[in-house]
Amino acid sequence: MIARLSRYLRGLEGAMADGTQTINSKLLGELLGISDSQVRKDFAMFNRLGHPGIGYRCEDLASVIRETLGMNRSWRVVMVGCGNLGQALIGYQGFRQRGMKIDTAFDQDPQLVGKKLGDLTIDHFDNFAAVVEAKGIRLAILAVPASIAQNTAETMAKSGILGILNFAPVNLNLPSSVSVANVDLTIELEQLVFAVVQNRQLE
Amino acid sequence: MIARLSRYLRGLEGAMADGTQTINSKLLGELLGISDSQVRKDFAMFNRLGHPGIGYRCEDLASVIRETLGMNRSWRVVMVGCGNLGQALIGYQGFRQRGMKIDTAFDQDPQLVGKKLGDLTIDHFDNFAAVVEAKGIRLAILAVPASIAQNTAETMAKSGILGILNFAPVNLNLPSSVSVANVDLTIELEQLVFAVVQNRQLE
DNA sequence: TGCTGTGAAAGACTTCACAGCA
DNA sequence: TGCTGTGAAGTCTTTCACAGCA
Repeated sequence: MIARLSRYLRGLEGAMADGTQTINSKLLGELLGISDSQVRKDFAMFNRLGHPGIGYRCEDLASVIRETLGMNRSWRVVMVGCGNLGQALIGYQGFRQRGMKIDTAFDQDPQLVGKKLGDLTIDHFDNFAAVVEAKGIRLAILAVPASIAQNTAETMAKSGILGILNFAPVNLNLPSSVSVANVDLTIELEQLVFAVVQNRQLE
Repeated sequence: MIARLSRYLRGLEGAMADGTQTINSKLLGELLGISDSQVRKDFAMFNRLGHPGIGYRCEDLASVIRETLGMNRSWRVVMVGCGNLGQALIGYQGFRQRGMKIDTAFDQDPQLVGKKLGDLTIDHFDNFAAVVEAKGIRLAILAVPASIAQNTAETMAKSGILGILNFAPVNLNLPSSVSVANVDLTIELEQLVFAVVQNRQLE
């Protein structure tokens, strides 16, 4: 359900960019491909935000969703692992646009340490604890090989990281004080293959 | 539910690499952080694959999961959009390891067309239909800016693409014959922020 | 004995349908 | 009239608990 909040926000921002000031549950539902009653049920948590006969004021709705998600402030993030994927994510504009600033990047490969990526210079992972603690950073993106992901994540957790966006295809085992969100690209592709195969069998 | 099948496969492959030959529902559940009864219910679709008192033969289980997902053959994929993210995905080893070969890459930016990325050379998107139809390719990864994603996807659908792994932060509207799997990195990060904020409030 | 497979119970999520406000 | 907010119904998912096979 919380997963949809982000999507509403994305839809809303699109509509607002086109000059929309007010939106109703039917429209917003169509934007995300879900039912209007679902939208209204979701927004029941924001008590009585909607206006009968009119809908929701986009500004108000966006603002209350941002607050719920914790996105009403900007978050600094560190990148751990600067291979192919890590470097691309550092360059990815989407994060910056949503108030997520990649503050520092780490790797343990001496070949990479010192390399400049935009306005960032890759630091050695040995300095991780010191830097993260000094800066009070709570979020990290983990893009290291699967084989070292668990170990790396444990070190990160010990340095005060509270949230890890994990791109390594392993299930991280960490204290419950650390939240993990997994992005496994091969899983997504497999889901897609399954959907395609199913879809064709209907023909 | 199908989403878990990929994860079982990942867990199984890990266990098999360590020499495990047989596994039970409890162990497999722990590997993915779910209950044993959930595992058994999921595997009910493979009628009577398990051996009471013993568990499941890893080889058999992996093989039947692969077949269900449609991963018992290799799939060729094309990349559309070779910016930062697209280039990183082309270099990403994970796809190749799971039988997904990126066959061709397209972009419409003349600056990028002709550029070599590993053993691939970026082709102009104008050639998309011709190449894809000639090769009979069914899967594509879409990593173009949000503003042109819908249009690009429509062109792709017309050329016979049946599955799109979409990295653009928009909800694609396509004929039901085309399956779409969305990966929105900013949504994942927002979910993570929400989880972190919640988690801290419990303290 | 140690496990699977599975009905039945519980729980979570979604849709329906409509009273009521602007 | 055109919309929201929300109980009630319906559906889909997960867990429980245990019979039965190796």
